[in-house]
Amino acid sequence: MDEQARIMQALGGVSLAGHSVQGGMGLQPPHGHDGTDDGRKQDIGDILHQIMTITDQSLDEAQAKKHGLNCHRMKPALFSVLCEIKEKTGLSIRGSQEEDPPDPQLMRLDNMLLAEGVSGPEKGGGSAAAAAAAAASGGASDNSIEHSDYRSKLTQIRQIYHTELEKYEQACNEFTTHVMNLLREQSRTRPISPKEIERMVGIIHRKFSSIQMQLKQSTCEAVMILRSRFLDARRKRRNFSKQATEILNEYFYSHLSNPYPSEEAKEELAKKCSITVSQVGADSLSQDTVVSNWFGNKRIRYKKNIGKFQEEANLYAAKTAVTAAHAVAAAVQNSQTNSPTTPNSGSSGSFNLPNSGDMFLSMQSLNGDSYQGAQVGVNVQSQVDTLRHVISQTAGYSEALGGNTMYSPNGLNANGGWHDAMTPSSVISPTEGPGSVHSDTSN
DNA sequence: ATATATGATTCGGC
DNA sequence: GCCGAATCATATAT
Repeated sequence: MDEQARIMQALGGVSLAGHSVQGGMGLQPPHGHDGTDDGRKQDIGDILHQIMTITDQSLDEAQAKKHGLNCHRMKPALFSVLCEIKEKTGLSIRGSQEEDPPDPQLMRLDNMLLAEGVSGPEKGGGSAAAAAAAAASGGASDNSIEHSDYRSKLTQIRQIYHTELEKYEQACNEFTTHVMNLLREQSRTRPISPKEIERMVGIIHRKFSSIQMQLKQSTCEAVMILRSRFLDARRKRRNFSKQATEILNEYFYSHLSNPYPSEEAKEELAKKCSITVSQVGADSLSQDTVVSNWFGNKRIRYKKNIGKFQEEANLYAAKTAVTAAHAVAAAVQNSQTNSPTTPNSGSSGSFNLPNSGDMFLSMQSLNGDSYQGAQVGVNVQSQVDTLRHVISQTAGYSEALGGNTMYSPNGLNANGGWHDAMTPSSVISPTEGPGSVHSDTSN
């Protein structure tokens, strides 16, 4: 019941005509300025007395009076007169109350609540970003601890919001029916048009919706605070697991000529990584995106400082060489067997490949022999990439005299871009001379 | 405490 | 929409 009292207070402006003081609270105007203190005290005493009288009047008494009035034989006539007067004086008080225009601020709030999954369907899966990402990739990648924490907090907010909203709704309905009943009852003693009732209901609803807006606003605030608290956490970088980087690196170095995984490849990589890691990357990011990020970073960083990645490249090249490229690896073992693994003689970054021409000539012939020429698929290309590393590793230390020919994996041209990998023939075509092979990589 | 590595984001170009 | 480049911000190594 005190709920209603609160509401009444909120509805301050609404005066329920007719219910106003029955006893006629004839407040005497204060005695101007001449009033002494005694006079004022007298006034106050009067007022108090009147108030007491009013409050002393029992409801029954009032009811009885009203009943008496209703039964008065003159009542119908008087009532009709009242109606007439009212009609004349101005029922046209306002037709101007046009349908309330959608408050832009309210709309903004609504949108935000909807976007955050607060006001949406019950099964809102966390933040909009996460939901979108999950919907886009079809993968439920959001299962980090922080994220679930965030979600539980959000759920809490949502629950509070909904219960409050419901409470307000109910209170609004209750109050509306109460007022309508009151007005209906009063319409027996005084003329009240349905329009007036409608108007009253409108006023009530407006008041309540303003209360609702406050609720929405505070909910939004709560969400914002929650967000700002957790967004940082969400943005926090977390390194991938070793296995994940291993897988990604493997792919990268075995596709060095064209390290641009297709959509399917990305998906597969993501799956592979996520199987072992349970999540490829930070929350609320689709796995594809994470893989793409990784490759983007890898490409640019590899290109920026190839030397720095040489060791890694060799490592993965060797790794894939023994696992993936057995057939070719066997063939190349000739060149590998008699050479200890002591790559990069000194120079930090660049691979000194003195006899690079010879090196790749042998490579080419090898390649050509095995696969007959120009129609080499990408998978083969990957093996070639791998082998090149192995070979260059073995050949790298054999007396540096050819200047600083940076070892540039076939795909990477002088301009620093990976050229089209679907035409590897230009690189490994046996019909081409050895010189042309590396003409674009040596600067 | 500093340096480096690394994942993510932003921005301009295509 | 993807890519490269620059940059941010943090994780990790020194």
